[in-house]
Amino acid sequence: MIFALRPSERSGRPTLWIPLVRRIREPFKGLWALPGGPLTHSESLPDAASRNLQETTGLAPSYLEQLYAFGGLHRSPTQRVVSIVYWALVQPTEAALAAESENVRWFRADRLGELAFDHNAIIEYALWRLRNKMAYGSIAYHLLGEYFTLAQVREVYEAVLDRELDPANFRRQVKATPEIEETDQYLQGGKHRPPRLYRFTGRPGLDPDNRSTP
Amino acid sequence: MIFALRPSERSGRPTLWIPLVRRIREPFKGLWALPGGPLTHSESLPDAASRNLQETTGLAPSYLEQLYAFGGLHRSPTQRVVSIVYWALVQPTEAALAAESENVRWFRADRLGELAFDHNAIIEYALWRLRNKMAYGSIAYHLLGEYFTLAQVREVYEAVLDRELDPANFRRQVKATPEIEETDQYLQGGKHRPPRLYRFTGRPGLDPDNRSTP
DNA sequence: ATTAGTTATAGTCAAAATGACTAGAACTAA
DNA sequence: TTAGTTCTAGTCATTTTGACTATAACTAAT
Repeated sequence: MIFALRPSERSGRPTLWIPLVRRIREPFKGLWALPGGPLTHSESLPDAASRNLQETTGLAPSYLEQLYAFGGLHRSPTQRVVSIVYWALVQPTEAALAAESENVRWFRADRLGELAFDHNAIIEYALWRLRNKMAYGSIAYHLLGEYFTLAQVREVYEAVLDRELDPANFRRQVKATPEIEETDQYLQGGKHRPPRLYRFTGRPGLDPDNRSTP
Repeated sequence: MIFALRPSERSGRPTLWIPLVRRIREPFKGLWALPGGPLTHSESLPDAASRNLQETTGLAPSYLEQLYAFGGLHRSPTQRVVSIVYWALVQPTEAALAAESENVRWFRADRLGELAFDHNAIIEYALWRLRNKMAYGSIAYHLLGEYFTLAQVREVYEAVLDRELDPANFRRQVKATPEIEETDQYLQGGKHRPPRLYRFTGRPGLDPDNRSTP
């Protein structure tokens, strides 16, 4: 389950996109589905998630966290399947060079059709978690590059939370978080006053996962 | 992973307790461990968690939520094990009639020795999640019975967060949450002014799990 | 060169939430 | 009757939040 920012087709503003893969076998042959694959005996859960992500889409996550273990009895019509789902955020530079093909394509997170298995529900839950985490923790920065303007951060929040935020108040809040560091660089090339660039100095999170894999 | 409130041995105030089972085989024979067991083909994840809980301790959870899937390579010295851990809250009435025995015993959550496998780390994470959930959501009530006083709620918070809270301010906050309903009953039998009884009217949570199992 | 247009940024002010505290109400036990 | 205890309502200063105003700094058009 991968999230990335891409400019909207119409407005050009950043919106949330998700890469999906086409099912080439039954069940649900032809439908779009989340990328995934089996867990081997010699890899940890996050390693397996990263590997599957890499193999199917060529993407490398800047943030990876366990979402949930789905184990309902009828998730697949043919057999019992338990899926330990991870969700990842990737930076725009990464997302841009992701390999799209006949069977791998990006979709807007809010405009998905019917997917295979229970993947619609999984994505819904992942979106809920993403919004939740953004409201509290400092996670939005993993969707951006190393340097960013405060307006870009605000656009991320606006895209994910789907509502407009007051620029002045938002900037006040972000500047109050200690993990945001002011640089002395400015983003040039706009059609107006150049905004200052900032960077994020915090570390990902407090998952049990996020301890070095020995 | 089960949490329940029991009166502290010394102060008599409610504290967090956890039931553990003794390992009767290798590996870690003789050490205490979290209750658990295999997942069968015909039960969902929460059903399996409930069943294992019932079989090992005789407890029925008033709240059950998925904690995390642990899948490190070296969790067990003998084989690769992936554990999808659930955590439960049980009410004091339930907890009182739990079957203690030679191989099942309650421990204070903050005074555990060395446990089998990675169970110390799992419990640490569960405690972190419990504290987190309590700070935001309305979960403390599942550790109490149907009727409770505001002082009892405060004691739960104090036990879990491990710090004292101002009674007056705490009461103001709790009374502001819409899920708390005032009854016209009072708790009699204390040595002082009898406190009013309240009840919790909210529903558990927003887990993907918490949808009816068909 | 000047002006209009746009975004960046700082600051003000009222409303709401929080933390520390006071005081009376309502019971039990001596 | 009084002392001791907790319950409960309320005050007040501080902090946080939301709505808003105003100036700064740039580009593009005239």
